[in-house]
Amino acid sequence: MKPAYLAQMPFAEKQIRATGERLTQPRVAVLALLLAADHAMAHQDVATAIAAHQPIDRVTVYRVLEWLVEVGIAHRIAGDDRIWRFMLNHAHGARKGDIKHQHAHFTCNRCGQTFCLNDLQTRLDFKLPQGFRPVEVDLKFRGACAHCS
Amino acid sequence: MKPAYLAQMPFAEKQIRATGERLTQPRVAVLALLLAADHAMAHQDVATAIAAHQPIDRVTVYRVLEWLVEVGIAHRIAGDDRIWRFMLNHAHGARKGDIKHQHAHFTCNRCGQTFCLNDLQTRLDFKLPQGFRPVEVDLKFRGACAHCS
DNA sequence: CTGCCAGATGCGACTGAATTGCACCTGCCA
DNA sequence: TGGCAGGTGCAATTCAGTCGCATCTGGCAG
Repeated sequence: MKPAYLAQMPFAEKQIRATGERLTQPRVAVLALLLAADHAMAHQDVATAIAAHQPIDRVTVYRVLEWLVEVGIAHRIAGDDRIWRFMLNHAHGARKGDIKHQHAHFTCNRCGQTFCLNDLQTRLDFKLPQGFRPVEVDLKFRGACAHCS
Repeated sequence: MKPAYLAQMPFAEKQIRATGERLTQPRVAVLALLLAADHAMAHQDVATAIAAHQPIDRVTVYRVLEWLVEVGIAHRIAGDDRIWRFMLNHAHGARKGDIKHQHAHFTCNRCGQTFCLNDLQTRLDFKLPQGFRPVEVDLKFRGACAHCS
């Protein structure tokens, strides 16, 4: 059976070319995989999924993921299990250097998957103690996801 | 020079007795230290601070911290550096089994310390996608803290 | 089309937080 | 005060993530 992410390869290629950086096999594979995912993926998920189809080094996966974050294609999420998970940024969002950036994630206590809530309608009303100046806000929900509830 | 946390020992003892569990040296020391702290402490901060005054094993510190979380005295915060930090719960708050629990933390990008914003006046207005049922909400700010700004 | 080389990859060794197994010790109750 | 459940100390282990370095390659210059 062919992994679903292979279909995303052309799109991945295009997006990598758009950055003006080098187009390499590992980068295409990792990005294609993320494009096909509907939830955040840990480094190992990525490595395993790709390794099933083509040989790839653990360290390269780390570096590609880091690179994707650097060029603004993806972002990393700190999980409760102290593992980084990665997810693509939404098209509209989050250029590097944004003064105020807001994330919202949902981690399912049942299946353990983490989802990005990009289209979340949130209004935060908060008053921080004197002197605290926030630059970034993360909102994290835990509970039961749509598939598990 | 005497560490400031020693003054907290009697209070720590009292609080531990209140749990009905065993009163031991390591537990008193760790809890006293957290009582004296105004910010979240990593395992190593705790171990180092106590070791300066009395011998204590790293692993014991891990276990005591975990125990404090278990009995509801403290809670753990996942840092961006994949290190757990620990902080006492506020008196009013957060018994185990609460249906809805909300945390708010502030991590300073300059000094790296994490503070608990217990008295944060927040109003969250959010609409999650169909089927997502949150049980817990974490709010995490990054920026400059009161001491660094 | 070809050679070049900055930058990317692969591999092995390493780091450091956290966990586990096990022997020994100690609160605390009978 | 004796016993023992539960806590502590120590050594070894796990595992995500990082580093150094040799090799390879995408893509530009010539």
